[in-house]
Amino acid sequence: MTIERPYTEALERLKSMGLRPTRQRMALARILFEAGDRHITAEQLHTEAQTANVRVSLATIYNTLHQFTEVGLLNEVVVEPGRSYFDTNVSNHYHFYNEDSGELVDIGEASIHVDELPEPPDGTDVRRVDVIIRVRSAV
Amino acid sequence: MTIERPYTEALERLKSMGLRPTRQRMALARILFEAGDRHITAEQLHTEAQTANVRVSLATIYNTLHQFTEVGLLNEVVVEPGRSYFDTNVSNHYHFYNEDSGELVDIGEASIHVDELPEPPDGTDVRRVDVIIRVRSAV
DNA sequence: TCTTAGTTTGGAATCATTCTAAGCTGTTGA
DNA sequence: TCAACAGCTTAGAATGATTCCAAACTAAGA
Repeated sequence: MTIERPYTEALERLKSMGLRPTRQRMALARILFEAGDRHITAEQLHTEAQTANVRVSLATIYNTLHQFTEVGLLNEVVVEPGRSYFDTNVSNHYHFYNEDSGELVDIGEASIHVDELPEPPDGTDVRRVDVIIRVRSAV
Repeated sequence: MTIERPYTEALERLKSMGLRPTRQRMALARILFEAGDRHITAEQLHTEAQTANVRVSLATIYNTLHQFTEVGLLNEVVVEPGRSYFDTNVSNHYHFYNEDSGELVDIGEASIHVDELPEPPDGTDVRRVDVIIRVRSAV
């Protein structure tokens, strides 16, 4: 199972996609996948890396996040213009987004049903279905 | 019905929200609501305004789009970091987004079902449910 | 008409992200 | 083991959308 050894799994996945397991990518994979499911921004990851004494440039953070997303290790969740999260949970699931706090919370696939998906426009294939339930702190 | 006179309706709505019907807001409302349902970016609206010989600054375009969104005349659809559309169709509906072309297409409420919405986190109210089906041009 | 609170504006500022060109490093094959 | 090169990383500049700012303008009521 993927869940058992997410970090080792990540390395395997990198290699099989022809991505070299460099010091930076290994360190970032460790930060991203060793703590279970999480939602993180590029800026946050950069800060965490520095805290962990891993020297990585912001450019590399962005490169890595996008490469990981391409090979299916991460999911990008866009919630606001100029604010996107990377989700280490790549299973089929949805999100609550709190517009006041910026907090993003997973919704298990089981607790929501999206039925009768319409046919995509001609000449296109469905890549993903995003469901974001936008909430605000109650008054 | 709203649909019959969207422009007049918009003016009424503005007034009732305490927003003055200024030259700029009226002109932008006309551009936005007289052509039926549409998806438009700030930049596009600015260009259209200029083409129509309406002198409006970009700052005002942004102010106006956000004010209109707040009073419920527009819906903001965030599809990519740094790219958001404003939708003049504020009825309950969803979207196809073509990641290759940037095209956004409406999906009528009738042709998709989102059931069994889970309870929102404590202390929050649901504001909106966004469903974006991301597609790519088939190979 | 006068007053003033609400609006608009150009331009500067901001912010996340991407680009660039140069230097570094895994990996492969001899 | 090591040379050679494709792939990586990097600092800093560039970009692009959006927001901010302080000054000038204007709608609306007295």
